[in-house]
Amino acid sequence: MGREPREFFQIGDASERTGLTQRTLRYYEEKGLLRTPTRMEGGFRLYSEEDLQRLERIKELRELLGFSLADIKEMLDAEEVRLQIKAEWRKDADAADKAQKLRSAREITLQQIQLIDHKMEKMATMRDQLAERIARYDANLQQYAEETAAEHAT
Amino acid sequence: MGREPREFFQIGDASERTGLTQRTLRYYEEKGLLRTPTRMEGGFRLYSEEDLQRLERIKELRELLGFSLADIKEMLDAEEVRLQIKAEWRKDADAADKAQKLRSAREITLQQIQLIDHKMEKMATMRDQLAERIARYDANLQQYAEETAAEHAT
DNA sequence: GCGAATTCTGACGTTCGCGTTAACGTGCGT
DNA sequence: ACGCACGTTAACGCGAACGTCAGAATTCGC
Repeated sequence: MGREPREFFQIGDASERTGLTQRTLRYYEEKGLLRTPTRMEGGFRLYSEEDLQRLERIKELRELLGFSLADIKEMLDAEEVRLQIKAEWRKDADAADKAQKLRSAREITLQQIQLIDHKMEKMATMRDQLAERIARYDANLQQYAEETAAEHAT
Repeated sequence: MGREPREFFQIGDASERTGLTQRTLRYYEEKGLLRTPTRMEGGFRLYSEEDLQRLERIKELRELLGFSLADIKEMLDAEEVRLQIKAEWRKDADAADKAQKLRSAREITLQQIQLIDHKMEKMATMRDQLAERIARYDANLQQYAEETAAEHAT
């Protein structure tokens, strides 16, 4: 058998790996951002690699892009659709229904892309403005330097 | 005299123009994000065009980039330094002090740029992932379409 | 100069995203 | 079988960023 890196992580390990607190992990679960992880007999949560990846994803969406947990949930749910359908690709029948779900998931994803594009545009112009500002700072500092040098020269 | 578009806006107008609520305007003022606007005799706030622009700026920094008001205040203050120094460029003396302020403002601005760059990178990779996902949705939908067509053909 | 519309200042309420504490149950090495 | 680290739920707390009255003052149109 291949040495699988490790299949289960208790909440402590999961917390350490993701940089999220245990409270946060439980909170995300409570909010439906994570499927309830499998538990061991006594009720201890066991996180899979997938769970950790999902958590990383959530973390980026929040910390980097500033989405609300509600937004993120919607996004992840849209994503879920694809996986679900993939899983039961062959066993189910109602193709029209699945196609409909797919279309709505696609729609949500598209909106996300557009939102990101919009943000990136704004960020780019803002970045330019900041760069200009730096240039002006430098010009001013340069002046100061010259003046100081002149004083020294007298 | 040139017809100046209009010099004063009461809080209602300002609110409408910026899309921020009156409460929010007062709150931002309270938090030091806006200099206290000039008031009319009775105490009614009068916002200038500049104020509105500043508000737009704040709005973007918050809604689009997800900065906290505290962060934004720091940024705007750094910006203020430049204007202040520009204003009293000739009348003051302590050049070393001004240069120091300039350097720190420059530093803050640089950090902002780096932060934006970092965010943009992440956003770009995320965007790519989403685009891939769209492609997969389309592929699946295509399959459905073909299957449906096949059924019709039978 | 009067009434309606607008604004003012508190002050308390709310939602989000967790932090923190309490009291109690589990897993595991020895 | 015991101790101890680790985990569990439940509940309250908290700072940020406003929302939402209440009650009084101000401005404006007519």
